[in-house]
Amino acid sequence: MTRRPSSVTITASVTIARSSAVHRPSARVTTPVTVVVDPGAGAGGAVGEARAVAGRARVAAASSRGRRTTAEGSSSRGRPAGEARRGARITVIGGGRRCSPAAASGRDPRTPCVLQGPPMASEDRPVRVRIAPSPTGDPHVGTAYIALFNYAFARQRGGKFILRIEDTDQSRARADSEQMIFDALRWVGLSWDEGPDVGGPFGPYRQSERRAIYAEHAALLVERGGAYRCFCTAERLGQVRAQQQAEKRSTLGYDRHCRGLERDESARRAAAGEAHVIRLAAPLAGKVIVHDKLRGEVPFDVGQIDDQVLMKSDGMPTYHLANVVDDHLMQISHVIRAEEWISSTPKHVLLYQAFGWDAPEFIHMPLLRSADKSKISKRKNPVSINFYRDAGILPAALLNFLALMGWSFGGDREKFTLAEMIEAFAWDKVSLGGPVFNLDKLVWLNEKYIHELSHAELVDALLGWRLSRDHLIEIAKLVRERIKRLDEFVPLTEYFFSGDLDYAPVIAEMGIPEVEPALVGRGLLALVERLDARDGWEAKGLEEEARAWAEEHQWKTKHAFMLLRLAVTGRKASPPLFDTIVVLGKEITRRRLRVAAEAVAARKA
RNA sequence: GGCCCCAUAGUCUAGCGGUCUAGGACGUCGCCCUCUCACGGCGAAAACAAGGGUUCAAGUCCCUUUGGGGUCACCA
Repeated sequence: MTRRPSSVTITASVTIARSSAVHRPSARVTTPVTVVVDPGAGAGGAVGEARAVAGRARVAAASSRGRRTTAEGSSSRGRPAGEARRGARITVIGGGRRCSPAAASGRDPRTPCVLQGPPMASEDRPVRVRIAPSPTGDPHVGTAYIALFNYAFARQRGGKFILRIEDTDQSRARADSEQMIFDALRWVGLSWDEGPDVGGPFGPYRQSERRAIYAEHAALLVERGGAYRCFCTAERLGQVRAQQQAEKRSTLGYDRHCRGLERDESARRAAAGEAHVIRLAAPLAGKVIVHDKLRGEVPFDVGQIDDQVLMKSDGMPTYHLANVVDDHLMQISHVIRAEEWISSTPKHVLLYQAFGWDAPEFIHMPLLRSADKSKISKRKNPVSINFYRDAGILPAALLNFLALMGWSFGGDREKFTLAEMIEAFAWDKVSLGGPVFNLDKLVWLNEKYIHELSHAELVDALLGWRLSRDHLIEIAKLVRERIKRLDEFVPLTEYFFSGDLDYAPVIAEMGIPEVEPALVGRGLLALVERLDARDGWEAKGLEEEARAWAEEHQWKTKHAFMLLRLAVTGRKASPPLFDTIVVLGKEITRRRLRVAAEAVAARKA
């Protein structure tokens, strides 16, 4: 055997551990590191030992800016992952020079540079987190899901949980949505310390009420060269995009046509009232490193980032600007949001850079999925919190179930309270695979919760649900003329209290004469879409919608409405259809329509 | 398609190099309990995507491939 040298010096490309990544500190950045090893204590061959040391040296390299690192050779097992978790940080990325904000914001666009990832929120910084739902429809389970993790984290750390309404899209805003979001969140048991309805020191908490703030910040950016006015029309943008697609360009996006405009000219045109947007002047070359607490350093090539619109021509900010400005002004310490945001995070990092602000820590939770693994959507799954409420799910069970999506309590514990979750909460127990929202398991959990209720509590739960006095009165209005004795009430109104209906007894009659069942099924789905697009839920409007729908399909209302009646009540006779639908509520109705559509489509022609 | 993320049973997950002949749960199936149905109890089938490395040792680390997902708007 060859005599071992007294020491071995290897120079290797050592990959720097992603700083403070909770998961897999895998290689992202390669930096030459020289490791000097004393093989004295090593059990294996010197080279092998040196490699092991090099592995351990990753962390050291990360924390020492890639300078020469000496590591003691020893046979103890290095755990870079654990060490990385404990806070090794990257301060220099790769070999590029650091960017000045000016360079980053485009004054010096030709010089390649590497942007530093956002600094980590320091451990002792007060925790302030937020959820920022957009009031564009029904309260979404995804909102509750993300809210839960924000809430649990905030509570554990004694921090604040903030609710902010992101209503900058005037075209999609829905009048009743905001209140429904409040109600739904409170229903599951999450409450906020600051928000539009409770106030707070950093208000207003509705973005539509903060327009002046965004305008001011956008102007500041334009002044500094970090953003510019764009006068391109929608048509031109469309053409550019079409051409890029025709050319099969790998990177799509705005062609920066207006970026070269002279400042004076730009200002003059704006002053003259010409419609324009304000765009981010993204650096033209280099990398942006996003630091994600769960994933570590996520690199993005700046070439992939286009000059994102910051201010729309209607004077409203886009999400990107509003979210960065608000998070900074509201002193948000951790941005906990869904994974779908990860690819726009580099833009946000660029914005923080351009403003000269420290970025919060980013934590992207995995996306809730439908059974086919795609992002959960109302076409494939009930996504409204109201659905689960109306379907008889207890709020505690829903919350517990949501906690199971991507997080594990520890041990084999699956059933736990919010308080217990807060106590046990830790980011390293989050798993990154996208969890499928599985109704079966939710129902099983719900069963557990119901069985724990006392008899009196069960009754209270029922009375607070569809057996409430108010709801019964609504039903009484519909059936009083239709019963002769009290004992007829329950059998006659059973479908007001049921979940999914059994269509087997009536399936033969669920159809439209001379129309393929598959087409009828599709028609039912089309009605769901129409109903979704509506604002209110009152009989007159519903009837109008249904009539328009029947006409569109060229179905006689007689047939179309019987189809609906069967779908919604499972019966051929019911109180007036649209009044019934109103009382049934949107969630039960749309679910039944969907289930019926499936049943019908599966029917033999 | 470019970029990014992810990868243990049908599903949710445990697993942080040796304790894994891979643990728990939902669902499925069987048995028991039982006047029925449920609950409950017991049991069974069912997974480390593939291929290369690294290592004495890999589900666990690295790479590639494959697969899945997200994103590429004057939507959030």
